[in-house]
Amino acid sequence: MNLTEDTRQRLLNAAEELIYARSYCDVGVQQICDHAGVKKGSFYHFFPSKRDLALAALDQTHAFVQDTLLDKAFAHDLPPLARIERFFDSLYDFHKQVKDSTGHVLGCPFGNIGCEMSSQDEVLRSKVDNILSACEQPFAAALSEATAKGELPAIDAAASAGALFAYTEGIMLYAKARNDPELIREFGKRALRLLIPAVLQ
Amino acid sequence: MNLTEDTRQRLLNAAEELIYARSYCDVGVQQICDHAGVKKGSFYHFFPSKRDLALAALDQTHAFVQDTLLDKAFAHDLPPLARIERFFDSLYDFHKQVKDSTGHVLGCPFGNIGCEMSSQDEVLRSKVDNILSACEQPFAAALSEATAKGELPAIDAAASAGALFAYTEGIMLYAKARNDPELIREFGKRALRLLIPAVLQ
DNA sequence: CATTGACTTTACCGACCGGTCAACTATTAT
DNA sequence: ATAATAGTTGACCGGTCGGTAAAGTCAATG
Repeated sequence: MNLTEDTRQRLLNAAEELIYARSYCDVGVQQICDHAGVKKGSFYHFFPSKRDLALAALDQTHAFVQDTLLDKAFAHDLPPLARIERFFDSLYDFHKQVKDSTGHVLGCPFGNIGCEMSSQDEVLRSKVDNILSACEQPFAAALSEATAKGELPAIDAAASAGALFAYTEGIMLYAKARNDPELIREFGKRALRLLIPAVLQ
Repeated sequence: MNLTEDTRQRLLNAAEELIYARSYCDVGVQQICDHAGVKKGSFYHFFPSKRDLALAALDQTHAFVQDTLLDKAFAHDLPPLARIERFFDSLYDFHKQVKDSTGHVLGCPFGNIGCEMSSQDEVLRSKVDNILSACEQPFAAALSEATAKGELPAIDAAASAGALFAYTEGIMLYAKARNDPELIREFGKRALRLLIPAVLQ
């Protein structure tokens, strides 16, 4: 069971890395296998299709993001709105590091696949949709807490969290299209503005 | 020169439509040719490569967006901030219609390619980058005018326009991943909130 | 020691990829 | 009328696509 888990895990890691660096349909099964040091026949022992591998890789990436980004940024050692600011700081750090090591801003691993595949594969679309919803939750929780603590007026926390995270996706897309991680820092500072009432009604 | 222009134009239209509905690398040259009723040998008489076709198709889409969306939404028959609201109304109408006719929300034709190709093709990335910058301009102009007319306090119009358009891209990505155009309407209402000072500093 | 079942390996499938090429036809200019 | 040019066509290139099938390896179990 140990070498087996290793083979499966290497495929997962290779898919995660290659698909994030390029795109779902640009990365072939053969390339994933080569990168993982696995023969293609073995690949289909562990995953029934390329799509199933991608689904599993998305889950793995989601777990990674939850652990290393969301849980840390939204830890309760800071007041709620400050956690959101910390999130954007960490998001910038991550993309800055990716840019430094690969030469490219790679954007959001979920948004990328959502953009590329949502109109072609309902299963992948739905997976991305669910992951994005899950990523919204810490924002919604922080906003509810901010209202409870008087940091914010009463707002629709769920809707505001959605807008906030949509904005976050837009920032990552923009940073990727400009290949400039600094945009994440600059635009991140404006995120909290989304929370207060509009100029017009 | 007339049938020639027609062949070239049909290729351009087919590429625009197919790539928007699917993705750059999922659509092959052969499929574009079939859709346009053109033989592949002819394709390479008009375009040196698939990438060059995509670049020309992006220009054509940009011209279309400018004419049918931006110029109309930002016409001067409304006060500046109301133009921005009209932009989101029109953006919703467009994506609602696309959803009704294709069954899918297809997102932003520029953001889609930016997401998919920015890390793989510097020329395509740069083209998308330039188009996004151009799309920001009417926002920046409206914001400057809003400040001049006292609708807004003095703000950094260029930076605010960037944030506003990044938010717009995020909304379209979200709507695509959820396959729900209503998100564009709901989140669009919050766009102007990005313009006023933050709760925290 | 034989059997089982998980895993690996190799060869292969038809289809398609982006792109090339030379032959062919139609149009235009001289 | 002819030569040059623009545009079209279909066959072809090597390579890769996602996926399959069967034989082979190996450790654990009876």
